[in-house]
Amino acid sequence: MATAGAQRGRRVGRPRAAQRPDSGLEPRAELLAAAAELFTTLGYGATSTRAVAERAGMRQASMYHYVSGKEELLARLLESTVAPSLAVARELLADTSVPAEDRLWELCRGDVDVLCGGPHNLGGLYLLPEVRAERFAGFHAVRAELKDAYRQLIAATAAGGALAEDALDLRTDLVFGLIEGVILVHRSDPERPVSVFAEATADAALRIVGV
Amino acid sequence: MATAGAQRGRRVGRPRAAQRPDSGLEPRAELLAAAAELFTTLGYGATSTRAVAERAGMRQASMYHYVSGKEELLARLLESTVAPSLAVARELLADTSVPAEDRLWELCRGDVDVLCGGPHNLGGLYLLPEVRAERFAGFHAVRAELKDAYRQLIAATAAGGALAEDALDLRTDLVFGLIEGVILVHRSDPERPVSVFAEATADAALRIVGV
DNA sequence: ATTATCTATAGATCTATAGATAATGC
DNA sequence: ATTATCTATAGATCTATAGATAATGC
Repeated sequence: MATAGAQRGRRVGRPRAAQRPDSGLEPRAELLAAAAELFTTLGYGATSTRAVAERAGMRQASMYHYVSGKEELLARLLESTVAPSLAVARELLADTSVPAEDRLWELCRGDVDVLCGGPHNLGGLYLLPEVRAERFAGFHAVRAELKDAYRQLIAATAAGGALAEDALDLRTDLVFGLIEGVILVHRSDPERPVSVFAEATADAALRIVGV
Repeated sequence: MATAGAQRGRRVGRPRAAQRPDSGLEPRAELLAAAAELFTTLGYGATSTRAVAERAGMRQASMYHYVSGKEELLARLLESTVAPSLAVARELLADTSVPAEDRLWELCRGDVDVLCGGPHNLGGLYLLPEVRAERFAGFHAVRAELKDAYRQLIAATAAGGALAEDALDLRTDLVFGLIEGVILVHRSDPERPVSVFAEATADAALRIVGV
């Protein structure tokens, strides 16, 4: 009945040198949370494996019991940020019973909500320059699929249907830029409720498209 | 009559070990250009002093003849990106003979134009997580002044004048987010003429404000 | 016996400095 | 003499591995 780690002080293996207040997370999840915080605040290149491990309550070498290195941490975090948005996007694309304008609004709102709503500013991870490296090509493919969902929904609106290809690309870039930028700006005023911010961003996106 | 460096092969000092095609820039400017390219593409933490120096055509140690280290390079680059925008912002704030809507449009257009227009995506430097560190406080103060100029111009528009304080903050964040995000998105499609992109962004910003 | 952790460390960086060197300038 | 560069390197990292250790499980 007991989940792993739920019962304190009864775990297999050598005890940790420095106990941390129990976050309730399993070690791997705690490493990911630590990496998320450090990557978004310090940057990827500036974060050492030691810093990640110690924030997760273990010594630097112990990290390698759970992950192959820093790169894996970043790759997993990137996946975890884009996966929920993409799932929403696919549903919205399929649901043609709802007007495209409403579906676009919902995609924007949900995207901002998820990406600003987490404990750390995970949305900011997209924007790390290091992420452009070849080895994250898998993530970029998924990201491109999300962007294409935006494009399709914009094209399906009344205002978007009239646009030529390159004008549609431009609108898509503006909306996508708004979403990404707003996620960045959010960190400068994290007091404001995310839901308010997300809805205001979705409104703004529709105004950009021309609804 | 001759500017420094203009006459090839006649410079004082030990010759370089590896000549590079003459960019026409002086060594310090070439270091800054190299740093701009590497910081924006690889990230700050992931860029070594060796990489910067060698891209600028000199050995790693020679860099220290011109700058005190990586931090100074980043600080100078940040200043160079925000200074022109801020100069424009101050002029526009003072020029009350022009409608606020037009001045806001021009500020947005100019900002995107300058930040996407350079040889590298200097605008992306704002967004490096490392820049949030304490030591760049001076840059953040200037950046905050620019953001306040946006806020004042938005407040001066017909639509903005009716807003309560927190609603005005929200609009400002949306517009500022759009500008920053759009600069990021630009790098994914650098073929499009910057002027077209800058004007479309300014249009979008006004639609967000509600003109 | 298995597991999760630890300590220790090799090898690869990276930064910043010391001191040598090869030009021009006087 | 002055200058811009070089080579060399000390000292401080950082990553990833090897092997020891201290729990539980059987």
